[in-house]
Amino acid sequence: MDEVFKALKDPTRRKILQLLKRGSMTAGEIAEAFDISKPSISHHLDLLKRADLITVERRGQFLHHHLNTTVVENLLAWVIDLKE
Amino acid sequence: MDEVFKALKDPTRRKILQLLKRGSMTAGEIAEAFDISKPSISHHLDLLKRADLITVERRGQFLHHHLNTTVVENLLAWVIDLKE
DNA sequence: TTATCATTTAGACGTTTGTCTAACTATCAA
DNA sequence: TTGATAGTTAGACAAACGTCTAAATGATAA
Repeated sequence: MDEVFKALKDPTRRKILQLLKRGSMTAGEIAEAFDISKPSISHHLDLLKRADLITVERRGQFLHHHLNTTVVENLLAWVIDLKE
Repeated sequence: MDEVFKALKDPTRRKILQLLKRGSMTAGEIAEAFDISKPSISHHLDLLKRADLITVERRGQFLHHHLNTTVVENLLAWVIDLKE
C-alpha cells in the first residue's frame, strides 16, 4: 500500500490513471496529454508500475498501459476500513 | 484532493488516521504511539489538518484530534470514480 | 542492414520532505 | 506569579522527488 500512496501523491500520475479508466494507452499517447517531456512521463509510468496500479503490454514498438483495477480495489478497501 | 493525497503519502500519517478511527486523541497520546519526536508528530498533524483529514479541538492544555469523515468520504468517492 | 519511430536509462539540478534539537507559546495548578 | 505540562515554531540537514536534456535500447520497415 506504501507504493500505491506514493504513486498517488503526484497529480500527473493521478491524471494518468484517470485517463486509463477509458481504456489502454501507449506511453506516447499519455505523454501527449501533458506538457511534460516523454522521459518524465516514462518515469511517472514506472512509479505507477511499481505500485502495480498499471500493467503494461507490448504490441510491436508500442507499450500499452492499462489500469490495474485489482489494486484500485485494495485502495478502496483501505479507505472503507478507515471510514468504519 | 491534492492536499489529501499529499498527506496520505506518509505511512506515519496514515497510521495516525487509523489510530483516530477509534476516537479522538491528544497530540501527546499520538506521539507516544510512535518512535518520533513530538515536533515531528506536530508537523504531521499540521499536514493532516491542512488536508482537512483531521479536526482539532482544544480542551484546556490538550488538543484533541478527530478524524474528519467527510474528507474520507471524498476520498472514497475519488477511488470509486476511478473504478468505474 | 540501415533508417526511423517508440520508449527508457543516465545524469544533473533545484525543490520538497521528514526528521531532529532548541527555543517559544499556551494553559493550568499551587 | 511561578513552575510544570502540552504543544508549536524555527532552523538545519540529508534524502527523496519531479523535471530536464542527451544518449541508449527495442522494434519495425525499406
